[in-house]
Amino acid sequence: MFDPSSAPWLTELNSEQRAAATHGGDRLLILAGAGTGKTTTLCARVAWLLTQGVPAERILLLTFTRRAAGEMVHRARILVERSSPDAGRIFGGTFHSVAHRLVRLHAATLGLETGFGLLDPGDARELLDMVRQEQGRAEEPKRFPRAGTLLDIYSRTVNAQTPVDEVLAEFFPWCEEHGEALKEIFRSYHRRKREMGLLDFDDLLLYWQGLMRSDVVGRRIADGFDHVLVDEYQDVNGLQVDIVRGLCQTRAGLTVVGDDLQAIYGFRAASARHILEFPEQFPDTHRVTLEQNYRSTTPILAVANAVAEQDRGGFRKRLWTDREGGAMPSLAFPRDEQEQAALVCRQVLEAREQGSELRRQAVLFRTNHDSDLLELELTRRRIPFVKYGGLRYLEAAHVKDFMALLRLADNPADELSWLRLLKLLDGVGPTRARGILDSLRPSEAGRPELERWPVAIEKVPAGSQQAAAAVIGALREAGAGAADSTGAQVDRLCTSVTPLIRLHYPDGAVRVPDLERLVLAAHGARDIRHFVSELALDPPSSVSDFAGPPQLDEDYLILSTAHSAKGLEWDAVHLIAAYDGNFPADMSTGTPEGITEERRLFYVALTRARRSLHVYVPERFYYRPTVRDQRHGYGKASRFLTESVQELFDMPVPESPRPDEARSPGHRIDVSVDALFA
DNA sequence: CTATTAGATGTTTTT
DNA sequence: CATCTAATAG
Repeated sequence: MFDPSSAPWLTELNSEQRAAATHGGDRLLILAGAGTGKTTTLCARVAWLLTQGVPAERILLLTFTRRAAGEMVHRARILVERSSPDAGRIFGGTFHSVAHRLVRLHAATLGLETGFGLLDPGDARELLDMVRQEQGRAEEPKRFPRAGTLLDIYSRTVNAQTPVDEVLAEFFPWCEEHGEALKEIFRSYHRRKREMGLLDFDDLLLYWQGLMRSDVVGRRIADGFDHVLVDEYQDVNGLQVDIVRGLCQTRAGLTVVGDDLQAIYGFRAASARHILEFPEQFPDTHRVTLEQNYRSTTPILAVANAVAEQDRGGFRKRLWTDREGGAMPSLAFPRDEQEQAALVCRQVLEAREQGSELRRQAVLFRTNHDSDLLELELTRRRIPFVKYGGLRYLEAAHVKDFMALLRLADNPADELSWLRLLKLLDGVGPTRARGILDSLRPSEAGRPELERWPVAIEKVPAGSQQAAAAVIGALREAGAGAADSTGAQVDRLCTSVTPLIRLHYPDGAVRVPDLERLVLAAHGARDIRHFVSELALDPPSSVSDFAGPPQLDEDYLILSTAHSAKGLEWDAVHLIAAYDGNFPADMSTGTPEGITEERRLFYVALTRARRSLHVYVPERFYYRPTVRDQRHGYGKASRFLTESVQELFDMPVPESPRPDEARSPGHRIDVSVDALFA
């Protein structure tokens, strides 16, 4: 008989971790500070549950990011296989992907078509924009919120489970005057989604909640699990809490893990309130706090703790480590962003000389464009890098075009995709596209049907009819019989649309290889429906992500926003653009809660570092890098870098500019075109 | 009506 | 700089 007390995954834990992993009660709250072995503990708990006789498939593991889900399930599986080789699969994934699976499974019960499609946030924005235009709101003299803002409001309302009036008053006061119009838009938006057989991300959670609330289905789902574990509980929103509550309504045990100091998704209607109030909301909660940090050196933790202490409230935690020593973090004040970029490059390369691979180093920042200049500099110096959450494939117009086609193959009622596709045709703009779409409907209010194409084709300009027919042909073959493989269908669809892409974009030829990459990825998919919805739910987070796993021998620097860096760690962390107004972002400094959240984000960034931490405050930065107008501001250090915090840093004296390839003092080349225009 | 271009405008963070 | 609007040419 297997004796769990001797298992390495238990004996290697410290006493708090072990207490958490082997807690016998039904309600467990693990407050795990940054770097305290949260994942290890959670995986050990899964392994322990298995040794207690809980079948793997009756364990549900919920996370926020696909990356976390993957790592957790993978690590747990390794432990599982070691202790009970024939255990089944743990049920796990992000909230949204689990919702997706369940909602598909119970689509009929929910009054949805089994073939519903998914709207990614980009599509959702487009649809909202469409509705907004239909209601004639776009031309109002008074500034009416844009599509992106509409989606923010809508999403926040749904996720917080709060009436829209309250959401407007609290977070969008400048839109309050349009309250009634907004409600009308949101109602139409919801209706239109249904008509087209589409669900947006928020719907997935909403419908899961609906399932859990039903006496019959909800109970059956809940009965399917003996234990539910939720990671990053500080980032759940009201809707998710409601779902979790539903999952545990009958018998399932519940373990939640999180750190209120790292709650950074308030803008997505998440609130640390849920983890703080967990003990009251779930009676008989046992609480374990993990404070021993295994990640960072003492001087780094000193900075992190000092920043955390600027904030009162929440659960008291103070990270400590027995790893004494380590270099002081550095705080540099480069003259401008250019010098900042040069400095980062130099430090990164130096660290690599010392044996720290590029991939064990990361540059973190508050907003995506903070790394613009650095990216240029890295490219110039041929330092390879990968940016998380950077250029996203799925947002490139031509990729969206192709995705629209794939979605139509699965769901011809998807008007949004029709419009997008039709506008690719030469001579077809918004008006004609709508006309063509209308003639695809059997009746005024009906849904577009592929069979009616012979009628619709007459509205296509003569020059484009042939190209259009090819696309429709491919759609027919993919939709109707679907006897052949997914790969063959996608191939055909791609072939049919390639000429359109080539023609429609001035740089069309360059864009075609992107489509081929997509086709390649689709070959492995079960069917088009799965391929499209998985892709929406889990978009490739970087260019290389999509090209397949990077070569093992490839080395590259990581660039990431602080948000995307959550849960990750690197030997060296470079936090750039840490000036007030940027970090904290000006937009967030309006409310005390906004500032507090920025501080937690700052804390998240600091605590990613294992051995060395470098913070950069450029003294001069450009608001907008335009050629004509070099407006700049003079930056002050982030307000989180208070005097007492700064004392915990080493402050290198700025060097005088060094001549290098880019700068050669005393040697000036004048370029002039005056002679040409004399 | 569509396509193209010039000019204004405005911004976080992401499942 | 990217995205949206307005104006104009085809």
